[in-house]
Amino acid sequence: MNDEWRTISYRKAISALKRQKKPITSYQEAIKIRGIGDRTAEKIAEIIETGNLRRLQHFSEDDEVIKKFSDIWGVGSAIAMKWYAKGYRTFDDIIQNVKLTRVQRIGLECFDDLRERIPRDEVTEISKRVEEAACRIDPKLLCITVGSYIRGKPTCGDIDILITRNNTDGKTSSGPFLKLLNTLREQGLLTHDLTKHQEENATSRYFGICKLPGGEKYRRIDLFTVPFNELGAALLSFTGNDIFNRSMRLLARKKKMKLNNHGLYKNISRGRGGDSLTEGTLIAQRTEREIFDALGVPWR
DNA sequence: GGGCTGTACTG
DNA sequence: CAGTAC
DNA sequence: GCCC
DNA sequence: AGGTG
DNA sequence: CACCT
Repeated sequence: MNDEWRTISYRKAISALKRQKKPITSYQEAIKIRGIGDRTAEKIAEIIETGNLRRLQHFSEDDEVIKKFSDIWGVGSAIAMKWYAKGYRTFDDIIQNVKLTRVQRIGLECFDDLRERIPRDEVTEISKRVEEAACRIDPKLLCITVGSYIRGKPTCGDIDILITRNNTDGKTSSGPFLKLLNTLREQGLLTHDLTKHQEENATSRYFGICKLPGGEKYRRIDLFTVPFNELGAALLSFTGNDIFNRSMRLLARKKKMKLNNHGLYKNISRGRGGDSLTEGTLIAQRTEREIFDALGVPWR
């Protein structure tokens, strides 16, 4: 089933609903909202009037199985459906019959913990530990916890920490980055690596799992090292949420520009598939404000 | 009808 | 490359 | 799915 | 991963 | 094996 875009559309609708200040009480109110069309407004109306949605009753256990499989980190829709097609229905079936990848084994091992959201205070605590370790390696390292945390959410799905360093003295954060990871591993804060840090080619993004000493749950953590000049673009990108990012990037695209986590580029020409044919010219990356201005978007 | 963000990592 | 994830 |  | 030389 | 997709 090719429900990819429908899924994205629903997520957009949910996001739009959450942004509403007042509860929606009718079809008419719902359909006025950008991102909610006739089909979704009808479903909203049914929920308002009857308290539930009949179509949900038709959800089969098959759908539940596929959904649960794809909740494993490292398992997406393609693999979930493949497993289902082979007749597997439970985690036990999977463990018995499938040769799991390294990250899938970890995802399964930590499955229950990773489904839980993280209380804001715990994100603060974990961030503090990362920051202290970073500071001991190089006092000029700057750590910023981004993602839903920086958006002020009371709970977070994971912990995203951006690491940079004022490079006016010629040094960046990419060297200390690997050292930081090792320190955090030695401390026992980082418990599992989801990205494999191949010795030589240092990557700029680390995905892993951590646990506070004496903590109860495994938590997903992402660390990024970012060139100081790109900080604005990185903040914009890693602060999200994803729907906001997509709208900004789409706006850039309409203006023959391109926005990514490194910066904003102009004079982009694109092919049929939407892929850039031109490198374009970098016009903003250092601050978020710069990028908003260059895009013609009012700052906050 | 046809598009719908852009990038990095894994195997 | 397809798949996954951010 | 929604929107142009 | 699978395919190539 | 290194390299491509």
